[in-house]
Amino acid sequence: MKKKSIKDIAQDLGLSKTTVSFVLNNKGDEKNISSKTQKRVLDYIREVNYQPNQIAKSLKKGNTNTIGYLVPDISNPFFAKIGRLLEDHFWEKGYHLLIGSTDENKDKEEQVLNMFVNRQVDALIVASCFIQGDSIKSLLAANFPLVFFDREDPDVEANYILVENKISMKNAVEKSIQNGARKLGLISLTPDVYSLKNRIEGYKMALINKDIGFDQDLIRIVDNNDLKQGTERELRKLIELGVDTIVFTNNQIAVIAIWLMNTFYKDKVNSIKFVSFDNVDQFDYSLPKVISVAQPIDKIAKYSTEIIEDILNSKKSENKRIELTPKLIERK
Amino acid sequence: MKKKSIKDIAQDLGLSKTTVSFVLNNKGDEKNISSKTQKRVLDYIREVNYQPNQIAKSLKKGNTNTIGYLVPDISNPFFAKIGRLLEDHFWEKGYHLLIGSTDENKDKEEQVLNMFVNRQVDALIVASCFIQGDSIKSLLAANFPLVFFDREDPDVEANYILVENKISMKNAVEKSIQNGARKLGLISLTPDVYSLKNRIEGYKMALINKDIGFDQDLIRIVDNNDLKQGTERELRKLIELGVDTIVFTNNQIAVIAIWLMNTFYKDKVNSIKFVSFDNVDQFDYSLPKVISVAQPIDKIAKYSTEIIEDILNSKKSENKRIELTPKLIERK
DNA sequence: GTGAAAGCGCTAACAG
DNA sequence: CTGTTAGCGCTTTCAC
Repeated sequence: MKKKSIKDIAQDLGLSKTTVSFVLNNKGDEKNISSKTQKRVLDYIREVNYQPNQIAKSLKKGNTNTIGYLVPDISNPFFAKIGRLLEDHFWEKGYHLLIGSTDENKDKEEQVLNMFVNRQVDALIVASCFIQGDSIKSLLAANFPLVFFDREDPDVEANYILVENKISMKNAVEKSIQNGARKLGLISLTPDVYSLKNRIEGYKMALINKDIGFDQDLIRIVDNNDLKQGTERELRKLIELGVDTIVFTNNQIAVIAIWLMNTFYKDKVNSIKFVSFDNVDQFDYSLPKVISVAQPIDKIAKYSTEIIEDILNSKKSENKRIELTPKLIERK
Repeated sequence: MKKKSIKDIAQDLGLSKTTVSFVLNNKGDEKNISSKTQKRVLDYIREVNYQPNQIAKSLKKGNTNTIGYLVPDISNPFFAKIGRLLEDHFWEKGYHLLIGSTDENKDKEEQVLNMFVNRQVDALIVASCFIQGDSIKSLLAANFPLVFFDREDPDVEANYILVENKISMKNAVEKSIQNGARKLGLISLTPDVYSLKNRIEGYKMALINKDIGFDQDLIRIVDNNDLKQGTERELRKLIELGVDTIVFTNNQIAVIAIWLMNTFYKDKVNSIKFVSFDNVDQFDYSLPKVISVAQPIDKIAKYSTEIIEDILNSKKSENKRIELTPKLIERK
């Protein structure tokens, strides 16, 4: 049994496509379709299990009820959880999520964005590695519904959902100093994103503030394409240099480092402390102990949804920049 | 500057839509379009940054290059990681992932499936909670490209990517008995899915096999809607009953239990051992020690992709049932 | 109350 | 070598 279209329904029932379409879109009353006809249509579509072709509808109406969700890696718990919350929020409103991971690769990001545009997504929620990219520029120029989160480029006017990177990192590091830290190293992904830059700034501020002073040699950078080995190398380096605390600018590296510590430096898991931006469940019961900065995932999702919906509903579009306060989590 | 369509391009260049379309689809040579014309078109589309409307194309061609990925929860690392691998595999082939989470809810599952069908996805990859559902039945009846993973219903003929649930659980439990376990409890989600049933079977088999015998009272079930509290309650119960080992049928509950142990039963994290189906990174360095059954995530993704591609390319469709062998991971 | 017809942007058979 | 045209399934204006 082939799939029925509106045309088929109309023919089978001896009606016109128009009438059927009106009924299907709950415009029966408004258009004065007799309730008898309406019932006939409704009963029939149930009987044959009619499924409207969303593609045709999209082509006609010019919207797809689809939101593109662009992130470095959908399997990173931070992005996965936000994705799930977005999915839930948008589900209510009839929007669905198309996903794309970029691995922080600018070319891939361009391609994914193009793909989203070609597919006529209605809006984009983006943790971009390259906000200055061509695609993004033209989207912004065209006033396309778009919100960035987790990443910022101060040179680019847009909607941003961010957290207070600098101050929270500063607080976290100061807390660890209060707890006794004296020689603090840092490991970060290449900070070509402002969030990471600011987190590193926060670390420096804390050290200066607490009269420890920072040593450029204790700031170690790991390349994105070399995560595992890079982290291993830099971790070893810091341990050799005799740090008592290691600060991480995001969960990814911290998680790898915890694994490394438990695998290769078992003797040091109690003497070395960690500080990490982002929070993951396992910090609660793993060693080394970690002071973490938990981003308010639910709020990030909530505000993203709200901004997008506002734009979609009313076309108003002064850009918003929302900066959320993360939660400092200390573990005994 | 409004978005250009093929029609605009054709007009601007004084050509017909056909010619432009042919060039755009690399059929220029095949259709004997002069290389001069081809170059004109190519140059022009670059200049105006033409983006083809994928929706229109989809409507015409009847395929959307979209794959629906239906899982209980996209933020569960198991499903997130597989999702990421699928995304990568399909990216190469020009397919993209539309996601839907069901929370193991039958109604939600039906709705998501309908959504996927309305949107004309070309294929589905599904970890379903209810393979006997109406939507799935009619998809299967219509020979829709579809592969199930992680879940099975032996009464339903279809493509399945599974793992050896029973035997691997048996092996894992026997291993823990070899290591000294004598009183083993089990906590599971409601086993209305065959995989879970089989995992529980494997647990029973091991106990019988090793002359321990199983006690129905040590098998505790947690409802999906009550994960946290349910797990807490059942964990407490088992501890009261004096088990030395707790077996979990999936990662979700095991992860919660690890957290609970470290929070409320710190004194017991060394005396009690865990066995868990699924593997997550944190098992490597958390207490209690866990013997885990690691599903071959990469193979699950690979075979899913292959089956789908085979169907999409050649329309052949004898159903496949692939049963993969998980890896037993023991931790000292 | 209901229907005819145009058109969303694209493809592809067919015509020249 | 290039253009005309029909049509994918749907919405919606206008007409009866």
